[in-house]
Amino acid sequence: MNFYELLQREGIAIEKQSGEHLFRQGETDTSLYLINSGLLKAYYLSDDGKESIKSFLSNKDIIGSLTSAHAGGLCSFSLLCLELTTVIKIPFDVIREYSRRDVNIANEMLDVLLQFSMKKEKREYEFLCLSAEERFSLLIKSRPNILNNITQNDLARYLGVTPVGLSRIKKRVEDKTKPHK
Amino acid sequence: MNFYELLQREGIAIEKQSGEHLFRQGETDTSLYLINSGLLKAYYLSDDGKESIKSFLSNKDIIGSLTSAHAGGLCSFSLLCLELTTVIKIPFDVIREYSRRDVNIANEMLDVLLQFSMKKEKREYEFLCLSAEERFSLLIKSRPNILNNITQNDLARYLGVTPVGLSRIKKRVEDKTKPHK
DNA sequence: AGCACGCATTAACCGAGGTTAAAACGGATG
DNA sequence: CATCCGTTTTAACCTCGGTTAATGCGTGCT
Repeated sequence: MNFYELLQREGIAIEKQSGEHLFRQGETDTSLYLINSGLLKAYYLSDDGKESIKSFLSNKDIIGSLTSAHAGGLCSFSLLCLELTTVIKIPFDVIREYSRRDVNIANEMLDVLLQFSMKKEKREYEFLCLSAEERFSLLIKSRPNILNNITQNDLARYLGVTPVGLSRIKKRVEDKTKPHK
Repeated sequence: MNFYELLQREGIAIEKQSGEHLFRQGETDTSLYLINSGLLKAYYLSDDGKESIKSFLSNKDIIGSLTSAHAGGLCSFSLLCLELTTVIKIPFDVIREYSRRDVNIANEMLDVLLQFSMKKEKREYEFLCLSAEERFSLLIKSRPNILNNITQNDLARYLGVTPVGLSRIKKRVEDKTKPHK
C-alpha cells in the first residue's frame, strides 16, 4: 500500500469556492489536506487585526495544522481558498494508524515531513539572514510570474512587510535591474 | 528495536571541546547528531561575514544538515560547540535503512520530525508576526535565565538583530517591566 | 599586578520600512 | 458609460534597528 492508495480509501474529496475556508484559526481541525487543484493561503491573524501569510498552497501540496492535529491544540492559522479549489481530506489519526502498521506508509510520511522541514528551514533562513528586498528579489527570480496568481498585497504579507512597503521595494528593485538610459 | 538501541548499536560517541566544530558550512556531512551534554550553536555565515544563529542545541536535541544528509548538497550552516559537548553521531543513511525495514524506528523518526517541524513553524511565526522586541520578551519569559549560558551577542544573532540593537531592546523592555518609582 | 581581548553599553547618524492618507488605476457591474 | 470597490502607488512623517565608533567592564593570561 502506498500513500496514494490510502488517500483513495480513507480520504474524502472536497470542493471549495474562492473565499471559503477549510478551517479557521482557533478551531480544532485534525485533518490533513492534499491539494488537487486551486490555490490557498494559510495565514495568521493577530489580535490587532494584522494578517501575516504563512504559505501559499497549490498543486500537490499537503497542509494541515500540526498544533491541532498532532499536539491536540487549536489551529494557529486559517486556511482560505483564493480560487476554486479541490482537496482530499483525511484525518491525521488515520494516517498515524496506517503508519504504525505499514512501514511503507510510514516512510512516505517521513519523506513528506523531510520535504516540509526543508521548506521551513529555507524560510527560516530567509527571515533570519535576508532583508525584505532580498527576500523579494529571490522570490521573483524563482517564480517570476507569481504576481499573476497572487495579489501584491498578499505577497507583501507573505514576505513580512506591508503592501506600502512592498510597493517601494518593488520600485527600487525595478530601478536597479533596468536602469535603461 | 527502538531509536535508543539503534544509536547504541550504530552510533559513535564523540566529545568536543568548546570552540570546536562538528561540521562547517560548505562541507558535506551526512550524519545526525544526538546531543548528550553540552551546548552548541548552529549558525549561518553570509558572504560579507555576518553571522546569524539558526538554533542553540543541548540536552537531548537532535541536529544534522538536512540539505547535506537528505538532499545530497552541502551543509548550509556550521555547528559549533559553546561548551565541552558529548554527542552520538550516526549516519543518516543508516537511520533511513533501519526505518525502511523497522516500522517502530520509522515511527520514532516521524515523531522526531513532527517535533522538529513544529519548532520550525513556531520560529517562522515569530519572524513573520512579531517584532524583534516581542521575540525577545517572549524568549525571556519562556527561558528567563538564558543569558546565563548564552552571550547577549549570540542571543542577538539568534533573534535576527545586531548586538547593539539587542542592547537597546533589552533596556527598553527593562524600563517597561519595572518603571519602579 | 598589568595587559589584552571579547562582551556590553552608549551615542550620533542613517536608512529601511511602518503608518496614514490621498490619489491613481483597473476590472466588474449596473 | 458611470460607478464602485479593491489594488497599487505616492507622499509626508515617524520609529526601529543598523552602522560606526568610543567607552566601560570583566575575565583570563603571563
